[in-house]
Amino acid sequence: MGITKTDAFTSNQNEMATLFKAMAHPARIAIIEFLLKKDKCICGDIVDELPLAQATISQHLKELKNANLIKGTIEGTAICYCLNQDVLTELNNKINLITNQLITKNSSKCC
Amino acid sequence: MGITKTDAFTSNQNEMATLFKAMAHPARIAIIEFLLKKDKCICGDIVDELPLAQATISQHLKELKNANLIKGTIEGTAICYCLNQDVLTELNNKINLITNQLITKNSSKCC
DNA sequence: CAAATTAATCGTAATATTGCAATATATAAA
DNA sequence: TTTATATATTGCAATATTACGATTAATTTG
Repeated sequence: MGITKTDAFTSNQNEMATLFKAMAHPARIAIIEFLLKKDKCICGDIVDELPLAQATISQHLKELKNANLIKGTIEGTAICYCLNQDVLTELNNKINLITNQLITKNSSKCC
Repeated sequence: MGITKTDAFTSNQNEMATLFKAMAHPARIAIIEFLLKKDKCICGDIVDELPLAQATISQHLKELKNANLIKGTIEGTAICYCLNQDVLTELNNKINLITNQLITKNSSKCC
């Protein structure tokens, strides 16, 4: 096998998993943090910043873009990347939901 | 190749990636949501709840446990699982940090 | 147009993940 | 002690991910 049984789960569960997967690599966290710091987004700069080959960075950017966590617009020869605030906020809300529920029903510590 | 260059990144980046990876599967999201709902944690019930084989569920539980997202205590023949509030809260805080920063410097929408 | 710049894509190797049947382990009940 | 119950582990096949060199594509500059 080796293929996730997507049909077996709700679309919300699949969406969350997709977002988490997109962020499940230190390089992609580093890219997100870099975009957060620079907020105006340059692309080749990421290659200078991280010790990974250009092809590898490009691949990571593609995954972040597929998950809609970043946006990219052509700007001459370069491509300007930046964070997608909406999707990041949405993910944040989803996690808040879980954590808040947990804290609310704090009582039940079985372990 | 095929191996993540962990050394190249900060421990915070690696920790975040590890937590995200643990949550990067719909079955594991479903397990977390189930534990949230039932709050007292039964293990075989997850096997009844999800359309996955017992071995597969066990593997997913192992990954969640490795990431410290859940705790398990032996209770007779069964093992009682529950969410680890501390680690989930920590993850939540980390995401809040990113989102808050983004919202604060809202000005810079390059795309 | 030719050369330079920037980023994406292709091909490939190494490794990781997903899922399950079968088996092993550990405890409880008869 | 045997049997039942509950979970973990092993082994395996299918697929996905990570990383990079080489190449391609697109745009800008000379």
